[in-house]
Amino acid sequence: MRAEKQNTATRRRQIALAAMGIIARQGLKELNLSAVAREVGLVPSALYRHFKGKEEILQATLTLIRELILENLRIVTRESPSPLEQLRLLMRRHLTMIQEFQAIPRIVFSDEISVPEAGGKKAVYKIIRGLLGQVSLLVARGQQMGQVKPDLDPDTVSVIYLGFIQPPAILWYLSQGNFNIDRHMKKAWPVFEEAVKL
Amino acid sequence: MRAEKQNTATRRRQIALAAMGIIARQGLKELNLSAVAREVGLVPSALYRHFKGKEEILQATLTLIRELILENLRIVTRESPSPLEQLRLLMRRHLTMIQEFQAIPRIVFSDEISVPEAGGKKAVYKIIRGLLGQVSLLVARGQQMGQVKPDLDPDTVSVIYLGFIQPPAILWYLSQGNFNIDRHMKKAWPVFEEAVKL
DNA sequence: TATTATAGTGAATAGTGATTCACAATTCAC
DNA sequence: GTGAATTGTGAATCACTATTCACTATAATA
Repeated sequence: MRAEKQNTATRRRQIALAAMGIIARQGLKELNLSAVAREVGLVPSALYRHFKGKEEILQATLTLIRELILENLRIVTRESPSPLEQLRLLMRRHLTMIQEFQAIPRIVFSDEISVPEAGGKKAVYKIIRGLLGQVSLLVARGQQMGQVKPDLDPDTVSVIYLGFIQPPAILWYLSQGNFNIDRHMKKAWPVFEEAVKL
Repeated sequence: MRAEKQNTATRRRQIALAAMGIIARQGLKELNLSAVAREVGLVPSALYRHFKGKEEILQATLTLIRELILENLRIVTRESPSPLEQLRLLMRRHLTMIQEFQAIPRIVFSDEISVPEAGGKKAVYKIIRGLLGQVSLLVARGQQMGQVKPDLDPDTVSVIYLGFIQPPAILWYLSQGNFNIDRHMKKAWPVFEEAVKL
């Protein structure tokens, strides 16, 4: 039977989400257009009505990820006025996001998106740089407010901060959910605070 | 012309190394048996004399990586008697290793090796767990020697330690060598020491 | 309502790449 | 040196998958 007609905007979103789901569940290698189309309830050739090709679909998932990250940033700055607290909240949000979208680490570290021209590896780098930049700003603000040691370099701290998020996420995903992120963070976060708090 | 006959042991090593080289230079997607065979100076079908198939070649690269990591551990315990110093040396070794074998992050995060049965994801997890276990031991030893804060949980510290290594490595590789690891580490390492040193 | 742009379909194409196999050369054991 | 085991070769196969295209149904618009 024939799929109900939908406008390109919603289809694009559906397709990108379907791709992320498949990557999360089966991995990038198993990501083929048939599977994506099936998940959306379309026929492979229909995807070409909405995307130029597979490559562009991958790009779309990247865009989705960037939006999720930016969304997280916006939310935490609204939830608390304290930079340090914002960082803690952001950490929590990131970890739940990665647990929900297991596709993220796979996409970030894949080389399938590494087309030199349009971006690929560079695009991923830009996203992470953007996140690091925002964290830097939070750290600097923390210094202005007397919460954070003034002798620390905000950029360095931002990378260290990333280091408190990444390994737990990766261990969790490699262990297929066995690594206990919450328990780890309960012990690890105080170490971070201790290291940066004035 | 015909390639000189070599025994399987050396061929296996050559093939695994060739695979790693290609992954480092072109990525996992570009890793096909023709390319591997060409690099070794063989014909694709010849690879089947030494490996059961592509999957097994990937596994072999994993084994190679594990050996490199264990080698690093052995060396640093020989180079210094101080656990904290050993950790610093190990960090340096790891970063240079990753710079030399860019294939490592790609292999570790790929899903091509994720065969539920023989290991795959589990195999990678085991390697990292092994590394973390060793680091834990170093931390515990540091506590016994009065170098490290006794209230810290060694396992937690080992994950934090990993967090000081991973992000720089990843940023370096995503930025195609632009991110300055040494400069970052010069600032970041004191933060780690400060956090764990008694 | 008639026309047109938009979205969906199924079949065909075409390239790629892993794997198999019968055969040839080389090395090893005896 | 002779036969067996090992390693290398090239052609053939086989599956998979991205992409194209002519055609059809549906929604939008005038």
